[in-house]
Amino acid sequence: MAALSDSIERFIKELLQEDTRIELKRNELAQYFGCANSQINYVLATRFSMDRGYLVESRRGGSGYVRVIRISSSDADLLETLLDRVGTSIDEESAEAIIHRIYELKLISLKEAKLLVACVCRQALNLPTTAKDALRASILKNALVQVFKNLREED
Amino acid sequence: MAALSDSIERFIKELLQEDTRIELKRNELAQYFGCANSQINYVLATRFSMDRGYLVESRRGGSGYVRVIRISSSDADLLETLLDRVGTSIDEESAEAIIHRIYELKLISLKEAKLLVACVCRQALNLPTTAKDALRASILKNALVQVFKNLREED
DNA sequence: GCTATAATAGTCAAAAATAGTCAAAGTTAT
DNA sequence: ATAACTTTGACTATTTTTGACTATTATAGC
Repeated sequence: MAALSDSIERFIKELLQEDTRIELKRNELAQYFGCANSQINYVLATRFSMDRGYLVESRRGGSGYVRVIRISSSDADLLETLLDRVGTSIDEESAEAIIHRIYELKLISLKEAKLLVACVCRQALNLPTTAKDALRASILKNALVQVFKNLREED
Repeated sequence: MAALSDSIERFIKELLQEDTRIELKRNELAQYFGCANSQINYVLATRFSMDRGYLVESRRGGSGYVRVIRISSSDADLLETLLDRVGTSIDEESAEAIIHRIYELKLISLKEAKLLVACVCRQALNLPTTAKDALRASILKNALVQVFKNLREED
């Protein structure tokens, strides 16, 4: 059942546990997993996006590489960054990426993450798309502030 | 007499005796029973509905799945009551009362309660009042279902 | 110093692998 | 006979995987 993408994601995250930045050879990795090279790009794009808290740099050509960097920052900075990122309108995918990110940072539990997703998902916000995105932004920002307030709360 | 649907129902319930949540591949199951794929959806809709004490989640695409969650009949009753109470429109105060109630019943943690309140509060839903109440209802119902899906999920 | 070549990586659209919806056709119970 | 329930199939939606083509860079030969 372990989808290929999931395995590759796990593999990379494993490496990122030790270090905040790692370097890969795209083709080696693809060969290791027996898949198309571009599969690696797919995984990087969907699971290591900026919204999820990662930066990817790369270089082509002889001795090229792909570098994945796990972003770390203080809580205070993070809240500001996230609120900025959300802005006045945000689509479902990006919102989920942000929620996923604060989950990975252990600022919220898995259950909390799922609740938040349920509160900002398409289905819950039953309006025309534009209004939906604006409302999602408003709800998510409100929730993010609460997440950070909750940090100092025992539970 | 509805032999096929009954068999599929029995099969799934068999699996659910061991665990409170199971995962299926819709197409595999359909193949196993030699029926149309959509037959599985029919069984899920008619025999594993919320009022019968089941919740269903799924995902499409490569490595997609259908997950069936069994909840206790008292929980199922409670969920139904709460969803009814929310209806198609609900004001802030009533929403908070419901969230408070499930907190007192220990279905959610204090942090989760606060997050939910943040998601349905007046400030988060900046729309005209009527629309606000309708939307609050939609969000809250979605969140309530998720609360019950989360039950017995480790965290 | 150029240039050609090999060694990388990126892009994008098509195909594959799932699942959902809905209405029509078929069955069964009243 | 009719209403209710079941089964099927055609069409849609979503996510992952692949492959053909493009872009960039280091290095080896000249």
